[in-house]
Amino acid sequence: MTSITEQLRELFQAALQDILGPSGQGVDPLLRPAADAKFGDYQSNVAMSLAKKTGDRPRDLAERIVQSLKERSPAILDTLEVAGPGFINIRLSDGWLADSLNAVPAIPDTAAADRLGLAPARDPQTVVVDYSSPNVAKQMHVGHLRSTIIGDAFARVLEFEGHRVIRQNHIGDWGTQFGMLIAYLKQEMPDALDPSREVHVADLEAFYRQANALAASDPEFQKTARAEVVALHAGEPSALKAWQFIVGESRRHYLAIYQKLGVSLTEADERGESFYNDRLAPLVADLKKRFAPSDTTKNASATPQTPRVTVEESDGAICVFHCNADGEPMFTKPDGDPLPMIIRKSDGAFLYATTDLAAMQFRVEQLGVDRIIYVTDARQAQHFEMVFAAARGFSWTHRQGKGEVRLDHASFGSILGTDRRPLKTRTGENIKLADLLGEAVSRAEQLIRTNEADPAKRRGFSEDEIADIAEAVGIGAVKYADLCQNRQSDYVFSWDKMLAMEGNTAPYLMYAYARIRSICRKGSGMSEQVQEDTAASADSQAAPDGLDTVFKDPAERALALQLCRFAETIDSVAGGLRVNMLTDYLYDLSGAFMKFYECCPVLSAETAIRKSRWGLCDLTSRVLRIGLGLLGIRVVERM
RNA sequence: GCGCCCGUAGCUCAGUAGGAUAGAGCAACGGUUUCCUAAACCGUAGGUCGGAGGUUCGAGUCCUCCCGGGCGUGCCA
Repeated sequence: MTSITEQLRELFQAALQDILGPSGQGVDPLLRPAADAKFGDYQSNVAMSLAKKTGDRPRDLAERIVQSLKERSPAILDTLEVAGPGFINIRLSDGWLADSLNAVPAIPDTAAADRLGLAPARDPQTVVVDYSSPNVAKQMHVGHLRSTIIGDAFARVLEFEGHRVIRQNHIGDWGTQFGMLIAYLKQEMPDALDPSREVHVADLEAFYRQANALAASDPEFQKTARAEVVALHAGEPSALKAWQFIVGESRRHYLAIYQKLGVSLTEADERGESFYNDRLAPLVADLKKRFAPSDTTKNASATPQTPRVTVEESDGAICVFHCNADGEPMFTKPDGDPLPMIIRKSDGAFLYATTDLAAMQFRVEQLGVDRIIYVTDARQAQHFEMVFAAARGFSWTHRQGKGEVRLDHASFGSILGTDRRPLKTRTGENIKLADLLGEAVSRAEQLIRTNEADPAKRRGFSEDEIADIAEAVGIGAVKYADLCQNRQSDYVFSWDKMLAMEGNTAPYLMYAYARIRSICRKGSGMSEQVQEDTAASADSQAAPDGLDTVFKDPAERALALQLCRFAETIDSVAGGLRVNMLTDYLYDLSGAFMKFYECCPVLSAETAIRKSRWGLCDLTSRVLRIGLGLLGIRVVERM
């Protein structure tokens, strides 16, 4: 399968160069799916925008483009029409559509089949996706959900495209709060560190609260806590051991959540704040030396857009100040003064900005990345603007002959309750992810049991099947509800909506999949007969894999077209980090399938038609399974 | 105050570098099971895209102002 828009783009670009000569090079043909199916399959809006520049009449220009395209008579095109003010309406040829489907590798060819025959990215990149980032000694809560789900989908999609993806789980495993926790554990419950005693993250969380309370009332304890921080920094064995215990417990907790959630992060992807600890002091010292205020123009790779940065002490803190090319501060305080990014506090401690810089330097220099994607909530937008501006100002992102390292902050909105306030428990606490996922699964289970109790709907699932389906549906529903939103907007969390069978939800798509699979199963009983029939007829006509698509009903062609759009959808998702384009695609695909399902009987059709329709069913189910898989959502064969 | 984001049907949301009559789902109303999973499908109705100007062949989308909401705004992450 190859991207339709990509192929059309090449054709149009060749035509544009025919007409315009060299100036036609690099002109975007402005290809879109047709606004309305009655216009065709795709449209190009290039004539109208181009005519403005060249002074031609848009329709004349469109006609010349059409003429040039027709002279090439490519297999992909059926008809071309100029319409309205200068739209070029494109209808793809049935033969090309059928051939495209026939060329998709069949299931036995596993590696290629799992990619549906998509070509890997022409320019594979090394991409860090930084996501999830739970805090050690705390349970994961709803605040970690979006980063974890969205980041995982990015990682899967980019990997699918053929990029080298390095997942980075930047866990919060370092900081002054551990001094308190270590001191508390040692002092109040030394046996907690005994390996034979069962201590879970929930306990650590409680200890931490108690430690906080103790610190507030007991100056002596504060001192001990600070001493533990120093001891930990120095690598003192008992402090280090306590810290490792805490991190280990936390790791067990978050890995269990990932397992439940179906997230692809592993222990190997963990690169927490502690990893960068030793790099912070040298980094700050080096930056302070190299970007002292008197020395601001030494960035040899600077372009007019490159921020100019200085690193200097201010009120005892070491700060990065950013200016644009005009010397204006890029960030300002309420009073209009420049707002710096502090990288070392006046007490000598480092901050998350310092760690983020150290991590970026590591990724650029050690991991050799082409792109870094930070998946965090929108409230950190200014923080990342500052970090990115600093990195560019330091010239870290500039590479000789390889272009800039691309930095993306893939921000997202908050999860809101139905009251439109950030989602909390009734008592105002963050909802634990373990509880939320448990509720999702048990709600899904209830739905299944309700159906099983109804003789008309009963499928006769075993207890194991019910558990498996409930898990897939419940978790899938939570993930899909998140991914189908436009990332940047806040979204309202609603169990009823995400678990609904109607509309753009995981259960709906999973149900569509199960229905199609049911046909496939029934059809496979006939496949031997089909093969015999095929062999008996003119077998040279059949595609090598046995699929030979024919379009008898418009619904078959519409389904085929939608299937072929999978490739361009993946490109859009990866390019713009917009996963909701994939959910929309899958929902539209289900819609196209349902229209087909209603008017095109599969199993009762005559042999050639049955074979073709069976192939459409098979391919649709595969696209659904693989598409949902890219979102981290598992399908079930029956539900 | 300044910066960023948002305001689209009663509700929840799409709307891909400005393109043809603004799309879904829910809720409402009406229809479809001798037929491959009805947890389904089809249809009807519902909108001055927060308001006002502007840019142009063409604006939900770009610019300016205003109204309403969210977030951020020097030693938390």
